[in-house]
Amino acid sequence: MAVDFQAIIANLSRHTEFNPAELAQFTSQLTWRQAARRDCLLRAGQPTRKIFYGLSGALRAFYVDKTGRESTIMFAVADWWVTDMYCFVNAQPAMLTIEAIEYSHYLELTKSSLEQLYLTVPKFERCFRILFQNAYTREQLRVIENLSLTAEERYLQFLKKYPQILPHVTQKQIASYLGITPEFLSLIRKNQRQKSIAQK
Amino acid sequence: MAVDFQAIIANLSRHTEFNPAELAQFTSQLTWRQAARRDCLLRAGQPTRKIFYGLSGALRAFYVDKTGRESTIMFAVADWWVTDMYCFVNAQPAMLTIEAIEYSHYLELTKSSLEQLYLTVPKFERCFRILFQNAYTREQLRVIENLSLTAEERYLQFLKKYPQILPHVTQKQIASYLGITPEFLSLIRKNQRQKSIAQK
DNA sequence: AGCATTAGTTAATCTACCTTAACTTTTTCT
DNA sequence: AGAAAAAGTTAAGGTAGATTAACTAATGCT
Repeated sequence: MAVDFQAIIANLSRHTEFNPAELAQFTSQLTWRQAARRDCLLRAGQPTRKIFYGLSGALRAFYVDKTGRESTIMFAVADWWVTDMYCFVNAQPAMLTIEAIEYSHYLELTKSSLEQLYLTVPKFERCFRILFQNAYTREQLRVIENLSLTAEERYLQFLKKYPQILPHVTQKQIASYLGITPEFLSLIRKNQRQKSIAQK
Repeated sequence: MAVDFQAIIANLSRHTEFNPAELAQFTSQLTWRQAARRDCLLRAGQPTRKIFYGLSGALRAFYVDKTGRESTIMFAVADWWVTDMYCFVNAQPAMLTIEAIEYSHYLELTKSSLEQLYLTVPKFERCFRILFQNAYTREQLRVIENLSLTAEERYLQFLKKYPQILPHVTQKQIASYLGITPEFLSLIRKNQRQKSIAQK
């Protein structure tokens, strides 16, 4: 089985230069997997030992509250890393569920492999420092938007920021990312349509 | 001026072991400063070249939207790092303002010093990788809470998670962190008081 | 291909939280 | 210490977004 690591290698190499031996050591730790629609990569309550990298299709990480309501934390299409990072880092049972939205390919890396890589190839520290830095600033922007924008503005931001995600997700899933009901998103879209007609 | 670097050294050493030379190199890049109440460490629109580390007192990072409403992004009491990280990392004019809530001491580190440190002492990559990892997971938890909890539940979480911040901040500032009005927080607190009386 | 499930729409009613405003209490600054 | 500013409280009225429900359209599954 010749797995194509080009995408993940290109992703890492955006931040740090690795030599072939280092890359080989990295890729030797990856497991290539596929998931059918609705397959779970991680289930709330289970140990969080792996981090995932999307190759094709789309994954969704979500939280289910005590009343059963889902909040989508992130979508991961090709070239996105995803896991329940809090529980991964702190070795706790997952709070999030990660599910394939559609038939997907992805790579899997265990926590112990990653920790090994940090120690044997310190450049991975730099690489992941930058990944975490980006992840942090992205979440911080989301907090700002959640605090300061209306649902409609958040929806428009989402369309603008994540056009590559749109073809993979339903409105219901977008609504649960924005923190609103699908019914209300439907209303927002109706209003948008009327505004765009009025423009003409 | 003999500045006390014990606190920041202890903070770094939680994640990585440094030798005295490395620590000296680090501390040589720090500037010790004090700020009076309402002094700005960073002003929206200005270059974001510095990261701050609280020693005493309390700092507040907030966003002001187009209507003039403030959203508090974070508080930084002793031993917290703070800056407008998105703009710091991407070398953009600040979106956030960082202000001293009360008379405070803090340390300042420039972006270029930090980048120099990453290159000359790679252990700092590890150290900041862990700091960013923690910052990311903290923000992600906040996103989950903002999406899935009511204002009252968020308030109770805040009290529980950040008891060390409470003595430094007003209710108005807490409200702007939670994304509600001070009037509504006042109502929540009134309801809480009545519940705690009913308990007896 | 066709049935069952799920997604999306629309509308009426409801509620968590906002706005405004008038007031009291606390804090800050000189 | 005392005036001025800011923080906090209370209450009436308003609005963004939730809930429920009934329906239509699209999609997935055998």
